[in-house]
Amino acid sequence: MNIYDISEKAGVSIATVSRVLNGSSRVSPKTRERVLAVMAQQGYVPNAFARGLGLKSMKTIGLLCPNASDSYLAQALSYLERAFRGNGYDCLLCCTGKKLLDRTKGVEMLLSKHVDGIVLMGSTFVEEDDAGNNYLRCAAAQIPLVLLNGSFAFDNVYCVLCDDYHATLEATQSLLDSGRRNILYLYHSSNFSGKKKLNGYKAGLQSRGIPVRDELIRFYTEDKLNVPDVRDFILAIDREGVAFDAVLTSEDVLSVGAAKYARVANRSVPESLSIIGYNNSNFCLCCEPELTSVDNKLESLCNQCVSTMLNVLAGQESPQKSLFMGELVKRGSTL
Amino acid sequence: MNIYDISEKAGVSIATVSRVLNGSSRVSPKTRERVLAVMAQQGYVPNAFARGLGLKSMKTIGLLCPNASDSYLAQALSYLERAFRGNGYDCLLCCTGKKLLDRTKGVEMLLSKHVDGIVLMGSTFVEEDDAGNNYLRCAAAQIPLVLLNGSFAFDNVYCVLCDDYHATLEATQSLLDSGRRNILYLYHSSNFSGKKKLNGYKAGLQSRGIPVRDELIRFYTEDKLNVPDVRDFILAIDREGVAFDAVLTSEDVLSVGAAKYARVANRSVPESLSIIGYNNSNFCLCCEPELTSVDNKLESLCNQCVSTMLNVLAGQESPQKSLFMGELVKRGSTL
DNA sequence: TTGTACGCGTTATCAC
DNA sequence: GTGATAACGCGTACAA
Repeated sequence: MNIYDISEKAGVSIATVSRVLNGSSRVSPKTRERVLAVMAQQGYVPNAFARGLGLKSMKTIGLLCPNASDSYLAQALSYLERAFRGNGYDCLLCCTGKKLLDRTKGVEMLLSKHVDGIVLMGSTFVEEDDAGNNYLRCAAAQIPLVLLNGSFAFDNVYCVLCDDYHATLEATQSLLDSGRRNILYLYHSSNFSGKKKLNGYKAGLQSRGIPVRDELIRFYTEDKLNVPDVRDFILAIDREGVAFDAVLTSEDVLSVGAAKYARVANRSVPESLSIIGYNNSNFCLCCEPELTSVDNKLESLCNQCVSTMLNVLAGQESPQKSLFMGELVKRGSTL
Repeated sequence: MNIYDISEKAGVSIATVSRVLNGSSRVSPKTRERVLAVMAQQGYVPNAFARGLGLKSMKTIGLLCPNASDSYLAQALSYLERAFRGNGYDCLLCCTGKKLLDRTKGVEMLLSKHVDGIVLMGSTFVEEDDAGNNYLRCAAAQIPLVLLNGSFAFDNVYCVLCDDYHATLEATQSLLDSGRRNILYLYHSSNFSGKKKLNGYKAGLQSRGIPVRDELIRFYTEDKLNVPDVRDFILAIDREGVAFDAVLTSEDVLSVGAAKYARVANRSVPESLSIIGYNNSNFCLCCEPELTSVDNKLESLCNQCVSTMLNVLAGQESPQKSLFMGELVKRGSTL
């Protein structure tokens, strides 16, 4: 069933069928109805490839994701896909891991499939060494890029992010104001977002006149986040003789590890140890007591990504940068 | 840059360029080299739409998923995407929720985009009322379908699943053999997989001569799995006066809720209450003690889905049904 | 071994 | 309003 068959059965030319199909131009109601009837009867569906060939678009968005099994990114994936689908776009998923070469290949693949735009999920996509970001510039020369939780100033690149700096700053202040003095800061990645959070922690301390101490800032190096390993990691810090009365982390799973540490070390939460996580994920509710965490408004971020992308594709001006505020959700793991 | 430009610059016809591109036919080494050089120099990438139009394929697989933010499905998504990409296929993601109408629309969308095949993730896609499965039969008439954790006997439909029945049966026996007598069975969905598990539970009891008691079989009706709500749900059962010394669940998150219940009800795990979950997910490691759970071999299942699909697309015979064995992973929540 | 010409199914641009 | 017809870029019989 192609457009010729329909045109023949309806006794019109393919041009008319095409017009009916695309709603637009002036077609007489009678003709339109006749054509629609034939299409319905024959169960006609226009060929997406041919359409793509002519329009240079198949209404598809590329979703570049370091790891779809990460609970935070999976949630983002879900929000993005739903919003795009609701606006007539389908999503081509491309999980690349974190290596630059793989990310570059992923982008090339999406470009070769002529997606209309790409959403890059997470702050891992922007390299510290700016020469490594040429793959982004190349891509942006062809189609719009939207970065979720990433920052990269370039034409045709749009950034949507949460103010991790202030969110972490406030979380730190909240701990200090509840009487804590030795806040262990645990983080897992030193990308753009990771740096913002770390700086927020430091600024929070300084805002209350508390000195920043390197031995309280710890980088969890393992690539995979595993709760028991995190627990042991913190236990080791404890055994070094480093004293801390609070743990602030860049990610909820790290905080779950902290909660496990507390149990093993026989420290009560929050009396002897306060814990604050980041992302406000399901994991917060699994702990006893439940974890205080920073909600970084993922759903709003994702919706903004989608509307920004749609705007750009529609040729309208859009903000190069959209910044949301995080919010500290207090639960049982803090005083 | 299209094939004509390349052919002109290389001083050959487009047919020759096409041959070089597709590796196949006999082209003289000299010509091949010349063409390749021009292509490399011009950074030529063949147009995927035009290619799709001719080949009736863009090497794309549709992934139909009720919910990408579910940790189990997110993990599956990750495995599937990786394996397909490794074999030259990209994945079009379509999250549909659980409603039949939306699932049907999702399948239609994927068909309209001419994906080469569809993987249906989870057992929600097969309707109890068989008339509701016509959308599957229609789809299978066009392209191969692979069901992950689902069962549906039809031509061009392939099923890959874990033997949930036996896994649950063994989990039940394991609880009984450790001295438990009153096993609360908690489940969340009554689809194909859900029924198999429930039957496994019943068979496990019967195999040890223990009567099946309806008051110990509870369906958690809330659509969203929320740990505190599950905790309260179990607490309510307790307060009804129903006594149980073990909880077996169809899903880890339900077991996390059980662990929370135990804490609130002041019951020690595993001394006073044994808990076994299902899926062996990250959530098991978040609890204290860690949860015993059934590993249903998700990675193997996903790899089998992919290889089955690739086989079918290559025109080779493939098993209509691939069955894997689950495995009970014992941790601190059982004796 | 290489080249010509047509088909793939649409959309868009003209004429009428 | 409607109908021819030219792109769109590639694959592939068929011819040379």
